Amino acid sequence: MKYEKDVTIYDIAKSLKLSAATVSRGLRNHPTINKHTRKEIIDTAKEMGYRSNSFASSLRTKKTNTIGVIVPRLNSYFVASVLAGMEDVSYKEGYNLIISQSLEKVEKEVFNAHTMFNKRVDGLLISLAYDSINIDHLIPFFKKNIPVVFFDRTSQNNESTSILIDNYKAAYETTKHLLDNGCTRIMHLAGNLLRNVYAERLQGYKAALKDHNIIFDEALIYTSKLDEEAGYSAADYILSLQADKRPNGVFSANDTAAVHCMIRLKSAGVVIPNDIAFAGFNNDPISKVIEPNLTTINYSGYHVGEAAALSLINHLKGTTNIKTTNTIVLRADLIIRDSSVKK
Amino acid sequence: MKYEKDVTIYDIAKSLKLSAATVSRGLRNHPTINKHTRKEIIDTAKEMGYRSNSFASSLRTKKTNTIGVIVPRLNSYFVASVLAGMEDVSYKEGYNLIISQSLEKVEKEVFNAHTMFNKRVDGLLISLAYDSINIDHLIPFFKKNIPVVFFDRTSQNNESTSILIDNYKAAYETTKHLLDNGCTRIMHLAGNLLRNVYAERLQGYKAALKDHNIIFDEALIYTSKLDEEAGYSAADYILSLQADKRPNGVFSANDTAAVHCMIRLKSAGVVIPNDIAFAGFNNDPISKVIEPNLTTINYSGYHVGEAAALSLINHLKGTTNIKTTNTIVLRADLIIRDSSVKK
DNA sequence: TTTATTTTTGTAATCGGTTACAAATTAGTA
DNA sequence: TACTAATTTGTAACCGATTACAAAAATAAA
Repeated sequence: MKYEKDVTIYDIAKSLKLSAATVSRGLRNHPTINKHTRKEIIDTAKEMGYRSNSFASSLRTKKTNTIGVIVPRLNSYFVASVLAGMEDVSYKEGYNLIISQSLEKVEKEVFNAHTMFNKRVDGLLISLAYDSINIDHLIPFFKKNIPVVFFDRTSQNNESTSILIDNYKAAYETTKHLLDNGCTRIMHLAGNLLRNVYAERLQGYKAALKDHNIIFDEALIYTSKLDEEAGYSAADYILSLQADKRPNGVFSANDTAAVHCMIRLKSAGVVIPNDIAFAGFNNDPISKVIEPNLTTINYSGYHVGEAAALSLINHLKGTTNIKTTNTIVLRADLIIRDSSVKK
Repeated sequence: MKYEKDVTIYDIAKSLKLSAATVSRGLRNHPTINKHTRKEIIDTAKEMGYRSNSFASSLRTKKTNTIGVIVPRLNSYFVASVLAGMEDVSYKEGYNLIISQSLEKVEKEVFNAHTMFNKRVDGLLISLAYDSINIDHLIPFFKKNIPVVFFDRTSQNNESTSILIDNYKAAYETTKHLLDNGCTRIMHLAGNLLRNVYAERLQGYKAALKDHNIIFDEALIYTSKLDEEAGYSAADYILSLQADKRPNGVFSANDTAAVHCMIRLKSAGVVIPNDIAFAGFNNDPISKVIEPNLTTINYSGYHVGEAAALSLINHLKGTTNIKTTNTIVLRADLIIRDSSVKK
């Protein structure tokens, strides 16, 4: 078991009879280095199998070229797409991602934020856990001027940029679409209203109702975690309602809840969309599998990830200032499928 | 904009009138430190808001407490679950993950492996890209004795551990199940046979046929990328076959292809399972949404991730030796749903 | 040729922990 | 009390790259 010793700039320096400082500069294309010398340095470096020691460098420069990412959970299609977008951008720009999940729990989010802080990430990308009430755990970042970019599940504050879609508008349009298609009693499957995304979707829903002169009915709001189980429970709730109290349309804040609600209702004999029309949110792969296919809001996780990473990196490189760019709103489109068009 | 200077062990040392060495030892529970002194050190560290500088530490110890992960793509449910499992274990053990995706391309996989190597990860977790032919790009790791653990898409070699399921057995059982349910001509939707997982599934399929005295028919093997598009194409292929050449059962190497193939066939009037029975692989969320629900192999990505990370970390901590533990086989179960039970 | 400039390279300190080895302190024993 | 052994703490070098400042070399101007 032979460990070949790592090649350092000193080895290169010795081999070229130069000083380590010159080698260091040469490798980084420092302007004061003679181009001929630089070429020699780079060539020998390659030849000797040199690889830069990022710790030595980070220790000295206090830059890590690492971005921390905290997501609610890794195993969701949307989050996976977001990460894919972030990864693409980051690698191109020479940054690495350290990824962690809060599992929707505040405590883990706090813990992860601490870890990221201690690992001295250059910046942080975060989507808040289901029930994070405040962002006190990010104060150390703000204090040290480490940029933080929120995406999707954001938090209003002046210290950082947020990447999101116009949830209000998307929800408004979706609700309007249901109304235009003959729905008169629309139930809304809502998420935790602490989270901007869910609060805004609810607002958009309410606004659309109001504009169509429909009185908002608290009994038609079903708040949950929006997971499979919640979808089933929502269906049970609907089935438990008296016939005249039942909704004839459902707008769910995500596809998972919508789809599983549909499944349960269908097995109970409810006909979709004629008895109850459905619309979801996210354009998850399952929305194209359920029958009838689910009308939903298409909202590219990949682009969210790209935008978030890009925004952070631009700030790190000094191109833009994070405090002036407060919010970036991405496009989201209503995709109309069979689940919402009554025949 | 005030940057408070970071607290170092020297600051703590000065404040306690001790040497930095003692502080360093105290913080790491070194045995030669007096418990009373240790307590004082830890208390003042907390009080002063000390956070250890991992670069200084890594520079000296040549350990990074970071594990590199390379996956084919981030945006799949299976991969996301694997990462969730890895993340859980790693964080508990004090390791961070650096995650990257090869996007199924060899070149990016090679590039990512280089980056990981340069970032000096303590170990590497990798699932190979769709068409990686060899693992030459991992040679630097082997040479430097940096442990590598393969998961799912593995590669046979003596240098590293592999985490997988018994694909052969799972495929055998699935095929047998279809045969037992009256299928006589079973088509197999295969993936790239360079990848162990797909090659073994094909072998299991073949073996089951043989044991049931059914002659293997090359025309019933449809090799593809197993994505949505491939599912549709497979359906088109089936529909293009003469009635007597059509399969009455399909065993797909993943759920995505199976489900989309089903969708297209259904819209062409094919009745599932009576005309054609279906079985997939992975237990993706869509398998529970498609109608009829898809029979599939349940195979916990989470556990794969856990096992892979644990195996690597145990090796790093010296608990086990990666060269002796060559393969870890995880449980996989056939879940029988309506898509395969003819009535 | 001499002096002033501009280019290019070198010196040495620094970043913050870690650790081999030495020194000092305390405990144990005769 | 004197001396040996065990605990505890300190000294100083080191990990490898970066950079302020100094010095040397090359070029231009007088």
